[in-house]
Amino acid sequence: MAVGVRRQQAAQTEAELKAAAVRAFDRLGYLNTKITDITAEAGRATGSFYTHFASKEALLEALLADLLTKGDESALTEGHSDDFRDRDAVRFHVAAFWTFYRRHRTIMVALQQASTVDTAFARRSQEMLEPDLRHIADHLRGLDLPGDPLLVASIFTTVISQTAATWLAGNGPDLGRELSDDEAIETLTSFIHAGIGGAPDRPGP
Amino acid sequence: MAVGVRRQQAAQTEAELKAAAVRAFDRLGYLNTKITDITAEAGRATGSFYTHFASKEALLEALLADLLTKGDESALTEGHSDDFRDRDAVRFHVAAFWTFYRRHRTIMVALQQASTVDTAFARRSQEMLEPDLRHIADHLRGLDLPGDPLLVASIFTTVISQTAATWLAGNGPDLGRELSDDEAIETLTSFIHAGIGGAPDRPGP
DNA sequence: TGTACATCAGTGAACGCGCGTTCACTGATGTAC
DNA sequence: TGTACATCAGTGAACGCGCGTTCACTGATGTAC
Repeated sequence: MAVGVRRQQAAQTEAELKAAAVRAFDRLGYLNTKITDITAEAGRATGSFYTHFASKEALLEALLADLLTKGDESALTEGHSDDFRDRDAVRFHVAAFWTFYRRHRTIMVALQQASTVDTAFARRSQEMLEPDLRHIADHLRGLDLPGDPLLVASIFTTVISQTAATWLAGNGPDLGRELSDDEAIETLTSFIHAGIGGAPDRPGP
Repeated sequence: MAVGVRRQQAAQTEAELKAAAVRAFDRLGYLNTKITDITAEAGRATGSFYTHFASKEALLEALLADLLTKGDESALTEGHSDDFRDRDAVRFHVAAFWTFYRRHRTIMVALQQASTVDTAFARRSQEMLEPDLRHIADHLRGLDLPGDPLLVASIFTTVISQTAATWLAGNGPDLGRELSDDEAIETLTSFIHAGIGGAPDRPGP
C-alpha cells in the first residue's frame, strides 16, 4: 500500500484552500469573501470546500489554530526582561507584537471582522487574549501606574494592536512619507513607556 | 391649506425609522440588521423604508449627518486650553471624546462596522476625521514628543476611541467591579499626558 | 364652501438575485482474496 | 501479481432560503375651479 497518497493529496488540497482563503481575505476582506471566491482562487470546484471545512468561520478558526500552533512567536515571553520600568523591556514587547501583526495581518484583520459580526467569535477571541493581558498586568504592578493594572494593560495592548491595524492596512493619515517599522516601534515604545509611568528620568523625592 | 400635514407626517415617519434603526443596530449590530428588522421595530411596512432611504448605508449616513449637524459637541474645541503640556487640557479632550462616544455609542460602532465592509465608507470616515487629527497634531508641536506629531496624534485618538469602544461595549477584561467614566477618563488622561511627553515633573537641564 | 381630480406617503405581497449547501456522479486510490 | 469490489476526494449543476427591492394598490391630503 502506498503511504496514504489519498490522505496526502487531501491534506495538500486543504492547505491550498487555506492559502487561497488568505489571499481572498486579503483582496476582498473576510466578510466580503464568498465560499466560491475561495474555491475559485484555489482553482477547485465549489463543493470541494465542504470536504474540508464546515463553514467560512470554521476555516478561519483553523487558520487561527495554525497560527497558535506554529506559535514560535510565543517566544514573546522568553529571553527578555519583564520589568517595564526598563524601556528595553517595553520595546521588546512592542516589537514582538508589531512583527507578529505584520506577519499575520490578514488573519488578524479577519478575526476582528468576524468578531464584529459573530458574538461567539468575539467572546472566544477575548478569552484567548485575557491570559496575556493578566500576564502583562502582573508585570505592571511594580510601577507608578496611572490606574488599575488591568485597565492599563488593556490600554497597553489596545494601542499597539490598533496602531498596527491602522497603519499596516494603509488607513493612517498621510505623513507625506513611508512609516517604517522601526519608527512606529520606537514611537509606540516611548509613548507607552512614559504612559505607564516607567520614565527613568523622573526626579527622586 | 393645512401647513403641510403630509410633510410633517412623513418627517415624523422618517424620524421614527431612524430611531428604530438605532435600536435595531444596538440589539443586533449594524451588519446583522436587515431592512425588515428596522421597519418591524418601527411598526411599519417593509416598503415604507424606501420612501425615505435608498439603502441601509444611506440611513447610516443620515444618522451621521444628524450627529454632525447637532454638533453642539464641536464645543470640543472651545472654551478650554489647547496646551497639552497642561494636564487639564488633555483631560478636557479625553472627557469630551469619552462623553461623545458614550452618547453616540451605537452610531459610532455602526460606523466602524460599515467601514470594515465598505471601502468607500472607510475612506469617507477617515477624511472626516483627518482635520481633527491635524488640529491635534498642531497643538502637539510644542511638546517633547516621542515621534512624528501626526503619528502621535493618531495614537492619541486611537487609544481613546478604542478604549471607549472596548469598555462601553462591555468587551473589556473583568475588573471585578464597574469601570466608572471618571476612572476611565482619569487613567486615559494620565497615560496620554505622560505618553506625549507633557509630564510637568520632568527634571530641568 | 363644495366638488372633482391629482399627488403622495404608506402598504404588503411578489419577484428575483446571490450565495450557501447538497448530492448524484466520476475516477483514482485502497483493500480483499 | 491480478482481479473484483469498496472507499473517498473532488466535481459542478441544481436546489432553496434569505433578503433587498419593486410595484400595483389604498386612502388621506393637497390643489383647481
